[in-house]
Parts: sequence; structure tokens; C-alpha cells
Amino acid sequence: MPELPEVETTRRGVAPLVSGLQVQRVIVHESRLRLPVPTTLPAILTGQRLEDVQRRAKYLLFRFEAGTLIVHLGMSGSLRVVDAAQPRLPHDYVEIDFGPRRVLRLRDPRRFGLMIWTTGDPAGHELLATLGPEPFDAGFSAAYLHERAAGRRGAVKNFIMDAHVVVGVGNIYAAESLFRARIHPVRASGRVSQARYAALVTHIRAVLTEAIEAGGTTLRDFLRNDGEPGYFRHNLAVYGRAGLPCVQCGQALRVQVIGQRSSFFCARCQR
DNA sequence: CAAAGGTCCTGCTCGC
DNA sequence: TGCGAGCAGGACCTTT
Repeated sequence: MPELPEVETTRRGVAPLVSGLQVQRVIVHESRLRLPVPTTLPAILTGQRLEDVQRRAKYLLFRFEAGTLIVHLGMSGSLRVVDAAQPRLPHDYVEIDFGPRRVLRLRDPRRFGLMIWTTGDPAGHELLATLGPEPFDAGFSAAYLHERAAGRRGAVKNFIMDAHVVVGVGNIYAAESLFRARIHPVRASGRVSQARYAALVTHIRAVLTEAIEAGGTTLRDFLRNDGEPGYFRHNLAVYGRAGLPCVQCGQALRVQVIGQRSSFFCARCQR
């Protein structure tokens, strides 16, 4: 589920509902996520006031006075703020209770997500310290990509999906932005001109912006924070459209596994 | 049975 | 030959 737009949508949905409130109770129903949820979490959080919710890459940062709760939704995670009377759903693994009508629940069927506690500057945490720039940072530029890609022969799609190069470009938005920039996903990243990287930067930003404004692309199990099903199919030009006609040229779109991920593209438009 | 939106780790290969 | 960067593949886990 969560690519960057979904994570940002989650942040915007959750933050106003719980920011400024004090944690009443924490229940960890299942701690075996990608990293273990600390069993001390209830003792750490109870009584603390949530200052705000920030985002770095696909990590959500719940900032308390004493430290930061780092949350990642993996491939299937979601957060909702529900009434305490709402029954737990299957795979609702952690509950942070900010009051009877303000229970934050982490659901994560595949358990690829994480929820950990850190003190000090979260940017220095090992999970965050080596991440590349945010797509909307000035440091993410054509010159930056061109320089980072010099000499690299791997597929440009893998390159832009590498969080140490730039964060927040997952499989869907990699496909969409490469299509708009007319760059073939298998092209060696070191053999993309700076001018074409300029186009790619523009399109990555545009695609992410559109998706965030649309409330996030949702393909499967994203739930909106009010608990309503949030199914929303963003207008995707290539992702999931193998065999269907290219919106530009009409030729059938192709799918190919690149870096173990299904990659959709137009073999005529993208070079 | 394959595949699903993410990330980390290991071990191999290539080029200097 | 040795080294490091880059890269591919596997692992994590459950559901459809």
C-alpha cells in the first residue's frame, strides 16, 4: 500500500486528530514486525503529550517531548484513529489510546512495518541517517541525479527507487514518472543525460504532488483515517496496464520484471 | 501458485 | 591480488 503519497495522506489525516493529546494507554497485541515493537512502549508513552507528526521519507515521526515514535507502514500497513468502541480489525497490532474517541491503531497484515522508539534527533537514527533527499528538496536536482548516476550501469528505475539516492519513489511512481519523462526503465542510469534527468525530476514531483492532492493512490487495503474504505484509483498511465494501449501512441504497454519488481512501460515512447 | 505498494542484508562481479 | 562500489537476489510475512 503505502508509497509516499499514502504516507503523507496518513500524516495529514492522523496529525490533527491526535496532536496535542496525552497518551492514556498503549496496548501491543503483536510485537513481531520488521523490527520488534518494544515491550516497554506502554511505559514509555503513557502520560506523554504528542507534539506533532512529521514525515521523513516513508517514515512517520510521532514527536513527544521525551523522544520520537518512528513508524513505517511497510507494504501493507495503515493507521487509523477510531472510537474505542470500534472492534479491532484483524492485524490491528498496536493501539495508542489518546482518549475514548481517539484510539490510534496500527494495522499491518504482512508485518513489514515497524514502530520503534528513539530519543534524541530522529534524523540521526540509523534508519534515517543515510537516506537521500526528499523529492521536493532543492538538493534533488538534475545535476544531483546526473552526478550520482555517473558510471552506474544498473537500470534507471532501480536507481530512482533507491532510498539512498532519493526517498519516496516507489514502484508505482517510478513507473509513472519514467513514462512521463519518456525514459526506458531499463536504461542504464549512467547513460541518462542531465537534460533528461531534469525532466524526470519535474515529473517525479508532479506525479507525487498529484497523488498527494488526490489523497493517495490506493490499490488494495489502504483505509482512510476515519475508518472508511479509501479506495481511490489515481489516473495511472502505465502502472498495472500491461497489454492496454499507451495513452500517447496506442501501442500495447509492456510489463517486465526489473529488480524483482513488475515494471510497466511503453516500449515505443520510452527510450 | 504467483504476486502484492518496501527495505535490509549478503555475497558476487567488475573495474581500478 | 586486493579493494570497494554497485548490483542482483533473497529474506521478511500474509492475503488474494
